[in-house]
Amino acid sequence: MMFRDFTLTDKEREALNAISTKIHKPAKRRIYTQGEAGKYVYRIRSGAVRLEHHLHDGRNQIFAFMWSGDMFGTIEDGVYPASAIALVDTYLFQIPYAALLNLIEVHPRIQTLFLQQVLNYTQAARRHLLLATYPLVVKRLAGFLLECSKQADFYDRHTNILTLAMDRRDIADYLGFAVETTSRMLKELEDMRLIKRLSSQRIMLDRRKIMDMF
Amino acid sequence: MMFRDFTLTDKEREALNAISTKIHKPAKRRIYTQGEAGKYVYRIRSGAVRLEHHLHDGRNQIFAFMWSGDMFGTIEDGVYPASAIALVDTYLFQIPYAALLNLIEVHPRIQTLFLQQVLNYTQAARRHLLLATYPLVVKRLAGFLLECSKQADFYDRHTNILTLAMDRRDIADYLGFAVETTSRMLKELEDMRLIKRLSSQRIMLDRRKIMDMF
DNA sequence: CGGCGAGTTGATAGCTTTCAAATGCCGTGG
DNA sequence: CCACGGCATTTGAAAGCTATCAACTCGCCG
Repeated sequence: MMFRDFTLTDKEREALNAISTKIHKPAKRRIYTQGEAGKYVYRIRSGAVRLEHHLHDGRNQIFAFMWSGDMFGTIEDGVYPASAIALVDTYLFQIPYAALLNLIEVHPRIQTLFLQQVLNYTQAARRHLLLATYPLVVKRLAGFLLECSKQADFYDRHTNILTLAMDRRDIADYLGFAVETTSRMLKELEDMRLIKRLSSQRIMLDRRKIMDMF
Repeated sequence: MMFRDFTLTDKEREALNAISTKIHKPAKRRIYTQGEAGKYVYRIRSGAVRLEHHLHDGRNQIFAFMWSGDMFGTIEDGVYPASAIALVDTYLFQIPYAALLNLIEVHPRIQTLFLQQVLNYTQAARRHLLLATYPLVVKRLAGFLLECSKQADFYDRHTNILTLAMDRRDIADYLGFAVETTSRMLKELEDMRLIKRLSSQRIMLDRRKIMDMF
């Protein structure tokens, strides 16, 4: 990445906070809808969000899961190209585009923060595409669990327990297969002793063994 | 997009040209290789390029096709995450990262050009994911042909003739199916009278009918 | 206790891959 | 100019994988 060591100064951070509003969304609450005029960009303070695109044929493609520290809300032709929905209880910064563009005139380095975020997103999108196109769905799911285990808020490195913020349908919509397939492949991974389902949302991972699949 | 009306001033453009080298790559020539230390970013003057990622299991995933005006060569952890290969005879600007980062200090607006390019890429990546995850491969291919027809250099709006810069394998690697499937689905589209194959690289499109699929 | 939604499981149908072989295309060398 | 070789493309048949549809279980909450 071009600007990996970049951080804002206190002054720049203050200026950004001054135009931001702290908002809260409970689980499953919609933040904005695809096609809506885009007025705000968001930064996650805590929680998790999914970005999804509804297609004519009824398919619902999830583009990304966003985590603490991530920004989202880019617009295309003035409107949001995807809907944003809170997966769990989520706290956000809401930043108006109009004020942000003015602020960048004064503090150009704030733009670098956005470039950095967008570059992060392109990396995530690359990994997502790789996952979603693995010929065998069991490999898609295995890779997905590894991705999730990178989120410190949802994975305990000591107990190896992953807490899934999303349900089976979200996973299926992210990886491009049917809901039932999520269950079947979780069972297959469990039979192979790569994971252990403690409850429907809590899964113990054997990251070593899972990585050996790749 | 945030900065759709953005253009450089003459002075900024000159400064950028001053650190750029014009280079040429014949068809099928490699520009850089995945894993290589990333020293340059590129802008296409004319031609076309594919960005591909080679996986352990032998699969070759194509992330994007890049066209005239597009920039590529982003790095992750100092190295290129994908290989870049010219599809046809291609002319490029080669811009050293070191000089570019210095130049941005002097002309901050040049960074906006990159932000704009990266945002363009995220849009393309979104459309790519949608295409590559359609449950029916014939729909993937149909959507792909529509995407290609947006490139004025390769699509004649009057005759409706599309010239494919890539071969069957490239298409398969981009859309996530087997090479043979490319042929079979082209035949299926031809049987449905949505396209007409003039030669292996030249295809007449009925864009109206193809769009009706979606 | 009952009811609802999420998750799981089973059987079959449908689609795509794989493997194999044929055909077409094009540049090279005789 | 033609024959040949190599590569890209196309076609065929069978095997493999996943979606679909239906039924069932589980957990949670009124």
